[in-house]
Amino acid sequence: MLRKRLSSRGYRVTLQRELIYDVLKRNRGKPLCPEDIYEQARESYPELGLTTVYRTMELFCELGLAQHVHLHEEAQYYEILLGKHHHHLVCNSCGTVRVLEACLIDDLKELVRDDSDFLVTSHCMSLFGYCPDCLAGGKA
Amino acid sequence: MLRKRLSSRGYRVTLQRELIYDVLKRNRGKPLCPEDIYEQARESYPELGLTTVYRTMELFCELGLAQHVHLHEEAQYYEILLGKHHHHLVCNSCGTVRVLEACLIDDLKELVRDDSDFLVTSHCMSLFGYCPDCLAGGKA
DNA sequence: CTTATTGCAAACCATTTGCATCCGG
DNA sequence: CCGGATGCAAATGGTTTGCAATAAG
Repeated sequence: MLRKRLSSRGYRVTLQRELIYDVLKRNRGKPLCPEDIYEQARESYPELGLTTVYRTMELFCELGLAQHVHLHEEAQYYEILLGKHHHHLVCNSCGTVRVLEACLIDDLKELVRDDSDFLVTSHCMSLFGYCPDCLAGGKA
Repeated sequence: MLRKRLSSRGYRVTLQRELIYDVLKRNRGKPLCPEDIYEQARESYPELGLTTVYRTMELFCELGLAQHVHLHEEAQYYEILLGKHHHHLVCNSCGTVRVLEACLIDDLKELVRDDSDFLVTSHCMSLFGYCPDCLAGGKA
């Protein structure tokens, strides 16, 4: 998978790229930050540089080998909160943001037919709350 | 709204807070970054400090007056991309991330009953793609 | 051999912090 | 008046860049 994807696009197969890919593979379903990847990979190859992790992950995303994940509610953009919750349609080309009045969670049905003029090519989403263990332990 | 929310929690009503709230109100549905807010607010009050914008927005979010918005596909976390698209359940308490196999867009129905052990208290989502204007202009 | 890739150090830049001043209640 | 709020400057920390050394093909 990795070697094929790299060579077919003219990129070289390096030890670092294989190591980083292994780390990702070992962590299926568990999002990692560059620092996490760096530390895990250094266990078997201490000479690895953090810069390489950044560059490699950018490449992997470009090659469709990895994806960005939104994990925290933090984000550098804000807007006023009035009325009901909504989502956003962000244009990759001009950056224009359109409000999608339907809220997926509150109102699933509406979304399917909503705003069909907008061509959705990708999306991201995270749900925040409390896992069963924390609920049981009263930590919520 | 603003004055009530502030005073009832013991926070002071200041010129800066009112100005920043006005900027947000004027930009309903249009996410702004701290810099954007800063510049708009300075048009009527040039003495404003950027630090105040950061502190005020944090406060507004805490008071439920504003919300964070995920706008870019960039994020500091990565994971390997294998199989079908999925979302994440992030625990506010312990930080544990659980995979939500259902993809909202591909598979809306499944989501409703999915993972009911997890108490969802909030969520965020953005859809990326191209707006009608860009599609028409061939910019996509 | 040739040049893409790497690792280091320095640069960058958005955000946060320390602190003296200011002003809302 | 008193303590919360502000604004400036400096610190911070994650990410990027420049560049010489290295290694893939």
